[in-house]
Amino acid sequence: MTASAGRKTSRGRIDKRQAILDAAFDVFARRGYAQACVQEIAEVAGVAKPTVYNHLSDKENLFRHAMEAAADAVMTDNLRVVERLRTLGEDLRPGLEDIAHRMLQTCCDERSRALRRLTYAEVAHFPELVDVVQARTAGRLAEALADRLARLSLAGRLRSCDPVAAAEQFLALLTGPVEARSRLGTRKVPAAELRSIGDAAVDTFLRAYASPEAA
Amino acid sequence: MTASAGRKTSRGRIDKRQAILDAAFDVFARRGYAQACVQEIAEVAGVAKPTVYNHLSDKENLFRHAMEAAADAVMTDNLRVVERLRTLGEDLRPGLEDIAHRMLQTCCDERSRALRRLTYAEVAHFPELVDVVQARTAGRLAEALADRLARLSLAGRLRSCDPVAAAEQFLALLTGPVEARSRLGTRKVPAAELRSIGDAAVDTFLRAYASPEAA
Amino acid sequence: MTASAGRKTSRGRIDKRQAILDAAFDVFARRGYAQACVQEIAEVAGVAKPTVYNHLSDKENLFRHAMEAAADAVMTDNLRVVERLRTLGEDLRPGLEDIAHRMLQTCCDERSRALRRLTYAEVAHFPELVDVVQARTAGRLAEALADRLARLSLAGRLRSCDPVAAAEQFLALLTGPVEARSRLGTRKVPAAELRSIGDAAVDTFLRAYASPEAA
Amino acid sequence: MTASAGRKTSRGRIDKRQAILDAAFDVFARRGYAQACVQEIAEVAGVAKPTVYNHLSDKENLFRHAMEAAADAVMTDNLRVVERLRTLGEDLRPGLEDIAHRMLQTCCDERSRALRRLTYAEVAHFPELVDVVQARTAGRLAEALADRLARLSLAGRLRSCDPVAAAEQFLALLTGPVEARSRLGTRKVPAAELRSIGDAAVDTFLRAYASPEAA
DNA sequence: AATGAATGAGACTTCATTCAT
DNA sequence: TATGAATGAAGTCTCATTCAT
Repeated sequence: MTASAGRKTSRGRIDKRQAILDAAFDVFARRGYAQACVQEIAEVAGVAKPTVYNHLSDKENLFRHAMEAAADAVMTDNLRVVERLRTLGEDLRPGLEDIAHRMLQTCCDERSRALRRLTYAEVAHFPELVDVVQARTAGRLAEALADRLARLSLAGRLRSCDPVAAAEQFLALLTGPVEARSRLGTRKVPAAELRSIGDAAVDTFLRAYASPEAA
Repeated sequence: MTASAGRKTSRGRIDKRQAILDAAFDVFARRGYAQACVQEIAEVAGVAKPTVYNHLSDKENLFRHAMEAAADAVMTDNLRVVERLRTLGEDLRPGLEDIAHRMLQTCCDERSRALRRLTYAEVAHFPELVDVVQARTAGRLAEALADRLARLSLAGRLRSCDPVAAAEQFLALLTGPVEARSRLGTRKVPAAELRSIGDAAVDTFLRAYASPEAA
Repeated sequence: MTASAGRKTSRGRIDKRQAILDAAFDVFARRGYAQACVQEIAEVAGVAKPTVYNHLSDKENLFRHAMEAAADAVMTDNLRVVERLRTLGEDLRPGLEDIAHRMLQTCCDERSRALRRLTYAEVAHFPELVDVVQARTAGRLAEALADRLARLSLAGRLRSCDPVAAAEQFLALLTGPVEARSRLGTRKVPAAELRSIGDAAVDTFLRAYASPEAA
Repeated sequence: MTASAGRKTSRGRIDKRQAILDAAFDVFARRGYAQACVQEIAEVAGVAKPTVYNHLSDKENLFRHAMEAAADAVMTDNLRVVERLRTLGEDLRPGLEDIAHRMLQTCCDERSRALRRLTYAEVAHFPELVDVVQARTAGRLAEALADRLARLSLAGRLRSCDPVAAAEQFLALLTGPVEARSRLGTRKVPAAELRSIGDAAVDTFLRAYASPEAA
């Protein structure tokens, strides 16, 4: 549809920029900010080094934009999952388990992990990135989740509680154990174990937050 | 007892090595692995650059040893806190809240955060560090905690449960929200907020794990 | 035809590479491989240090290419001399003396000596250079000489002999004494002495190899 | 006889000095002057680095003394061979062939080659070494040889000639071809080939220098 | 006399960035 | 606009040499 190859229109420029950002995130993710060299990014993007500088003034800028673009992509994935909360049925548990499972999967995928890792790693050098990334990923997710939990609480399906704190805890129960078990992503966690972590999180969450009459 | 400063005995050697490791961790923490330069580490340690290389063959080795030393120090802090679990009184809640509070403090201190940050940041370049650090810090903590929870469960003060999973969740409920609120450590979390996160974690934990009759 | 100085065409690239190789040989010759520093080579070549690395990946590579280029240059000089063998007249002696003299001159010139010296010095570190250099200089010369001697032998102007061995000996008679007298090139050998060495070599050679009837 | 081990007499000091010089020549021979590091020399000698500096003030001095010691050792070998010239029998050829053969062997041994190589390599940095080494090795040999040739000439067994030039040529005929064939010592020359080079040298030498009536 | 430890100087190499085409 | 070529700055590491014991 969008034939970008070979065309010398303004679209070609956009494509090239995107290729650079993708390549940059790829290389930054593999090497870290300082060890990544612009040369390699240019090679992966299939352009010459000065072209990188033409599009994104310098390495810091390149990093920031690549991170933002990656954060956008991750956000999209995350929101797709949270949408499912709307369809929760009479029995909360199976629905939450389904969502927990899907969340764990998006949280564990390579790009998502790389994004967290780089943000964390460069917290000192790019402190503003923490906010930018957080706002689009974990934070955005927590917000959406809190919204739903508030509704559920109002509907009497969860006990009365602070939905923001509840959402935070739900996410913590999901991601905390996975980080530990996967050794920060260096070990592949078997699907069954992932599933059981999700179920355990939901179990604890429901024990703590289900409204008494729903029990 | 024996003041080490200025003495030129065989102890001087050890002091110098330790000074280098301390300086290294300090500089790595501030700049990150790649941006840290051995020159600065030497300056902070108060020795000449080649002295660093005499003691620790190269930058990678220096990093590894500095990280291990820091992990040991953090472990010591952590274990001191976990000791308190032994003294839990009749009512679990205040004891757990006390522990939660102290844990959050050690988890939030600069060294502890830097250790996590560096481990995370260099996961690709030093994958074995993840295990080493984990084993001495979060992992060690989770183990000790699991031990105590198992006792409590056997004593009928917690419901029957997998103590390892329970410990994992307890820690996740503590650290997850703090990471989010502190923006990975870039914001100072007010003491009151920290306290309330700890209390909320204990509350959720007890709702989920307290033995029915204890309620 | 086209003077290269100052031009910034694609020819400029070639010029710069050549300038680097020339400078490199110059500096290596003066200092030896290890004592030569790339910095100085760059300065002599009139370029920045990284430019040296852009053209020739590292110091070893730079050395190898500089040596090969110098070997080529020396070879050209040598072959020009050997050409003269074709014009040997009825009486061998004066022709050979002329050639001997010219050979000694090319063998004694600074570049030729430096090439031998460096090859010899770095025999352990760059063993393959021995073959490369030999093939283009002394070996090539010996071959060409052997060819001519074979012709002369067939023509009955030299006694029947192994032309390769004869060529080797002719060259040895020339270069051996010069090396000794010049103290490996540290003393300037007076022209007269050089001449007499050449004449003596030719004399010995002819006494040993002239065909009886030619005497 | 001379029990040096363990004794702390003045002899122990001499032994240690000699061990350092030997180690130094060994390491210099393997690595070249600049690439050799005092550390390694100390290790090979089995002493600590400052001990090296105690005995031989600095690296240059160490090099000079190591070279001189090696030159002495080589000279001893060489003179042993030349002694044989005194016993030349009625027929010169077999005696000279024997001597030629022995000379080639001592010229080709590892130490002798290393000495030449290092002298040549460092001609620029240590020009006085050329004279020192030459005087004790090739030069000394040539002198001794010239002495004998003079006697043989006077005795009518060689034609009247300049014995110094004749000696020089004899040595050149021996060593020149060997250097070429062995590729400066990188290839092992088969014993048979070595023998034939020696014989050829003698043949050429006798053709050129034997007195007419001796033919 | 011998050595463990320390250091000042300097080398190779890499990289972000800019010209000039 | 895109790029081949060039460079200033900086970083890791090695080494000859010296103290203090």
